[in-house]
Amino acid sequence: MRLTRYTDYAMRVLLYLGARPERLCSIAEIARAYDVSQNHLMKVVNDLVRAGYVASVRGRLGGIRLARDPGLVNVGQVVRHTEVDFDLVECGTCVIAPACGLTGVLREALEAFLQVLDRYTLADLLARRQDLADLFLRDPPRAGGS
Amino acid sequence: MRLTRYTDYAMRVLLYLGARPERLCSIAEIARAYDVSQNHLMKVVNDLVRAGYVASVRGRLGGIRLARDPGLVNVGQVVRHTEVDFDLVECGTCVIAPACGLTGVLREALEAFLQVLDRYTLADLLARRQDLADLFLRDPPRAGGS
DNA sequence: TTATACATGTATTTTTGATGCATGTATAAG
DNA sequence: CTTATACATGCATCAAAAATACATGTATAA
Repeated sequence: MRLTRYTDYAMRVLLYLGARPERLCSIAEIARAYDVSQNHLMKVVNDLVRAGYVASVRGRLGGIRLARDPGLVNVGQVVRHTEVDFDLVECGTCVIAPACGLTGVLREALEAFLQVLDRYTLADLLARRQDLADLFLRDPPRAGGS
Repeated sequence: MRLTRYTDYAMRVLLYLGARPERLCSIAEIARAYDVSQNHLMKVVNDLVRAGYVASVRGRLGGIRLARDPGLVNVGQVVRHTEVDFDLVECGTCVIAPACGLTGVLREALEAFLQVLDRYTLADLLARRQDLADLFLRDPPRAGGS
């Protein structure tokens, strides 16, 4: 069970921009940072622009930035937007559909999955990241320390 | 986001066998019923046999049947067994791992997904199926009826 | 006017899951 | 004891979908 890289990249772009709120970032820069296809990332970003998550500035010295406060970017919403295919199994050809009890259970499970994501915003993710970074940086480990 | 057909087929085999508890079924028969690759299904079934969900009888007049009561076959357990890859995103190459807040949230969401499946057994699915079948068969629709 | 950065449609490539093929093993019927 | 049938298993091939590359267009600041 996997999400597409498309969704993965979308989240990474938002995280990247969320961590650099005071300036424009170029798509080329982000593609370089994550070592991914610039062309692909361009499409992901454009999708986020159309959806209103990211603002873009064309032309020389242009770039992209978050279009909303990270606290207003819901993770569930983003994933629902970027991940198109949520059909966990292929019921179209199955002979026991629609009388199959599995589909309902899977639908319920998927809903639970997305509801967890609905509880978080980009701001939460950025905060978690900071928490972890603090953990690593605050108190440098030394021999015998715990 | 999708499960593999491998998992899909595994569940279908269990449902098929659960609906026919009194006899042996051949893999060829089930493959025909669902119109899927017999070779692939053979591997899925063998996996279920090794895992103890299905009992197989070799040789002429052989076949397969459930090895446990449907009430003891947990859906979450089966899916965890058949679905190998639960890495929702590819963190291996990502530069912000392990300080990325996304992984924890995704892990939590996945856990919620599986916990829903953990609440159901094969018996539940078969009962649901019966409920629906009843709905369709009990009271044949007639013109103008509601 | 030019360099740069986003926008967008169309190939092509890669990945990975699904399928096909070949061969082996076990068992009931005759 | 031979044969037909059904499960067991490894390897090769195919197909679908996602990722990537390529080509071209549009906007804007220097």
